[in-house]
Amino acid sequence: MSDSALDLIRRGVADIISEKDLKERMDAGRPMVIKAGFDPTAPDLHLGHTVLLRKLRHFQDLGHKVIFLIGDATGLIGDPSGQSKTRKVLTWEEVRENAATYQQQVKKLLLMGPKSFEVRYNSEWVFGASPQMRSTGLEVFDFSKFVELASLTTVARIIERDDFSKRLAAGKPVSFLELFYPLMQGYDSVKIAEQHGTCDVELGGTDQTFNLLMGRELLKAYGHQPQIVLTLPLLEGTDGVAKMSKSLNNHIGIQDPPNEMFGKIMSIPDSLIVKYFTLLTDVDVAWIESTAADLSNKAVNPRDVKLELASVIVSMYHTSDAAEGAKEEFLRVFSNKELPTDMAEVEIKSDADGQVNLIELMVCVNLTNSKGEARRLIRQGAVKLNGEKVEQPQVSLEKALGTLQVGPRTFRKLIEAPK
RNA sequence: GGGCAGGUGGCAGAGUGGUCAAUUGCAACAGGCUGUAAACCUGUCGGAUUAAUUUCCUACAUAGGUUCGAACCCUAUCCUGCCCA
Repeated sequence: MSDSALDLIRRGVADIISEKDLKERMDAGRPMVIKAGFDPTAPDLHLGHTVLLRKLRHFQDLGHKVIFLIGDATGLIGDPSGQSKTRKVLTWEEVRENAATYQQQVKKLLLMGPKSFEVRYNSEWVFGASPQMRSTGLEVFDFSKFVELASLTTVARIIERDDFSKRLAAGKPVSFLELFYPLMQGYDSVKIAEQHGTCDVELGGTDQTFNLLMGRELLKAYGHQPQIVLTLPLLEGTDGVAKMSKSLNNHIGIQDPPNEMFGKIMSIPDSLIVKYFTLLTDVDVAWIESTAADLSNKAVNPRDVKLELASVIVSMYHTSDAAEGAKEEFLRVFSNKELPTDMAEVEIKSDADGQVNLIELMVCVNLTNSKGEARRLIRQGAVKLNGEKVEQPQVSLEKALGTLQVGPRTFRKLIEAPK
């Protein structure tokens, strides 16, 4: 196997345990089985997810097969731990539906042919959950399996994991299911090895290291070759601090429209530019390195590098034309403070006095969540009508027609409703 | 099974009968400065309502109770942590 293949795999990874193993298996020349686990919840894929997905794609490009493992067993039970108490218990049908949504989105990143891709659900071997599995009565994770698995490790080993020990030290709850979770995840690797003959590599974020290593140990314990563990850095979101996630609202969705995606990428802190290039694009490593040097020497304007980054990424999920358009639009609206070319239109009509109430209008078209918020925004000077700050919520219809701006980046075109 | 301490707004965490829509920090939002970066400064941050921080409603685990009045007191229930067994 050429070094370039190994270089491709190595790009952007946090750790490989062990690289020597990996090289040997790659050199053996047979297609490897690559495992990666995913939540069964409804996905809305963002760039954070793509770090892992892109790495899977690298393996696919080298001829290996990805097992896309949906960890729905806990979703079907409902996780009793404190944090996710409110999480709703999924049905098998919902799980299937979410998986289909996954595939729809993942198509943009992964090869979907049967030689390169296969979806599995761990509920298959944990519960015999699928109707098919139930009817064949194939296997259920019964008590004897639990005993076997639970005897393979010790409490001390499990709670040495960083986030468990921290939570225990802080007096926070850790549910038994959570403790058992690493074993279940490792057991998934065992089942994959049983069904596919081997489980060569498992990928995950660095926060998954412990679980992934457990899989390595369990494979050994069950008489299989241990999996290679490959971890990827966690990608910070647009705030530059926290891991990208939808609930923190710092995410950039791969389904975001071009302009929005472009703008969000421009809003990341400068410190993330190089990381984004490395983990999210195929841009040549040598170029990234020299640009990184230019950035630290202040030889280039970070904004220009970011424009390039945004263009590259938008091109990946849309088209290069769309990226070019988004860039022009960005420069027009935010650098030159001009109006966007394309604004959502809102039809308005006046009340009996020929007036339009902007507060009601904003709430009505979901620009704000409440009238109080709308009032506040007006008071703070965040609302502009045709470039003029709005002082009074009551405006005559003629004055209201035109461009309504709320905050720095929300525009609406107000037009008169047909009578 | 026994004892103790707790459950407060997105999070952390004050408050322990009226002056509490609830100190403060973080997050978020807006304005200023900018490169829709960071940092910084200012303001906002449950809902409705008002000329007004005006009035009203909802909220401090859940359900009842005491009281003119409860996040705060009592009872029951659920949940969490610690110690003992």
